[in-house]
Amino acid sequence: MNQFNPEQYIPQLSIDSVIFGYRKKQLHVLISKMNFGHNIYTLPGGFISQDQGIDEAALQILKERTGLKDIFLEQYKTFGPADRKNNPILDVLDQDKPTPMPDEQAAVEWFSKRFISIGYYALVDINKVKPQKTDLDESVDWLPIESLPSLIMDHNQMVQEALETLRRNLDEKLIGFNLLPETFTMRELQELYEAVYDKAFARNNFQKKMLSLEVLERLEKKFTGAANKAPYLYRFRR
Amino acid sequence: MNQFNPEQYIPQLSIDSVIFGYRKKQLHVLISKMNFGHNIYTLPGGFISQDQGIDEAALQILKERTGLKDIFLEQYKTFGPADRKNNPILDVLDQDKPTPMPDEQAAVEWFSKRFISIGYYALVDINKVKPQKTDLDESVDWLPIESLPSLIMDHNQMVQEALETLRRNLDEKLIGFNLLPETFTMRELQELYEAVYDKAFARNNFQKKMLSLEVLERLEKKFTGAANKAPYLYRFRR
DNA sequence: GCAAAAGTGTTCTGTCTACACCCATGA
DNA sequence: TCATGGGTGTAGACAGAACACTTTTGC
Repeated sequence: MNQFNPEQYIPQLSIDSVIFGYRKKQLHVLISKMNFGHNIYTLPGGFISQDQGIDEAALQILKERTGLKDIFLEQYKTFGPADRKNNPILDVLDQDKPTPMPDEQAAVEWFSKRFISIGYYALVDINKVKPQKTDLDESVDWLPIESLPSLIMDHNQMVQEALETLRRNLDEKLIGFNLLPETFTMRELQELYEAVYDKAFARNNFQKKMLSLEVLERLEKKFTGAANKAPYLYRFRR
Repeated sequence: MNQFNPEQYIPQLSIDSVIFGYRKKQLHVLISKMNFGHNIYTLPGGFISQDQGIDEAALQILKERTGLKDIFLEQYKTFGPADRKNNPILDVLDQDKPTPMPDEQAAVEWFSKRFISIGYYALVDINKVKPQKTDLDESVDWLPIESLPSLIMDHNQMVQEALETLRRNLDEKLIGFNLLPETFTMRELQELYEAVYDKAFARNNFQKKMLSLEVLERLEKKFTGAANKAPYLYRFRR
């Protein structure tokens, strides 16, 4: 990891990403537990190199934690109240215990400032992601959005607003497919929609609506071994 | 104006506002011509005090230029490609001519950095605004959005994306009334919509749709002196 | 009375919803 | 043959578009 200084990174500005995955009929969010021996949970985030565009920086942060390169990623809002500070991290740095920071003095100076954060959200196929740690992470895990722990600063609010943005855009921009594997059944697609909107849809009408969009390609049937009609598999038509 | 330094303001971060007004059936945008003797046009912008939230800072910038306090103001996107620099301003500063900058050296250092800008857009009743200059403005004027000059950096693109956001939100959030005076006729409201979307609407259907929203209060008739039926005046029901 | 603009009503159409029915599958 | 879940059809409700008609105003 590079040093925290204004030659390397833009000061007082960070990027935090709400990375959505979908598993077991539940939306999940990738959460980092920080490597400080205290229960500090944060969104995957990072800083912006002086020679990087913000989209580029967000993409790099994502790649560091997920290993993925081609993913849906979109800026949704910038957060910057006057008192937005990293107090929990500062508290830890103040305690003179060893931390994973290479230059403690520079780190204290860096994190003692008030920060503005550009919020991004990403949609990934959870099966393709092996969460990867950086130097500052104790662990990085998928947690169900319904039962997130208390996150640092305003990160819980950032998740909430990212979810609202996702709901607004899921239909409009047909981005839901980014959360599913390559092929899926109509039921799986519907369950994803129900997880995002947290409400049920009528099965027959949902099917009609999805098919009328003409973005799905119907593949062969999927024989599950269950005692019922085998559903078709579908693929998103690029 | 305060000095340009990181104690006072957050470095490398600015706010630029697309302030929409409506006049003569055309959308207008408030544009500043900078006080440098060169034709440098910009959006009204400014920096973020260390002790100000970003919404607060945007509101203050708006108040400086328009004199208004209670206005519709919303963040819409943050712009930050790697090469986003204030080259035209730097060129002027390089020429050793007198400029309105209090501390030329500090200004050069400040503006030579790459900047990230948080974009806000605002809707105001154009009749209530007396555009006000700051130290750096030669003039501040309402220009029709259809015929803007070439603006500094990516400000033309910022206007375009603000307009797209306005179009998405005009109906959804019923914010159009912020562009009109207290009372207005149905025709005036329709002409506003037509200016924003740059397309015509059917008169009768438009009326029905607006009335069905149940946000308009019908007042007395407005006798214009013209040889036709007098239209009703309406007011937005808060 | 006439032209111009405002206000309202009617029909048609496409979309969304609710209900109903049939089909394939494995036990 | 039966239960289970998948796929499709149809009728009613509703909103938007297109067309037509009436009313008000000043000349």
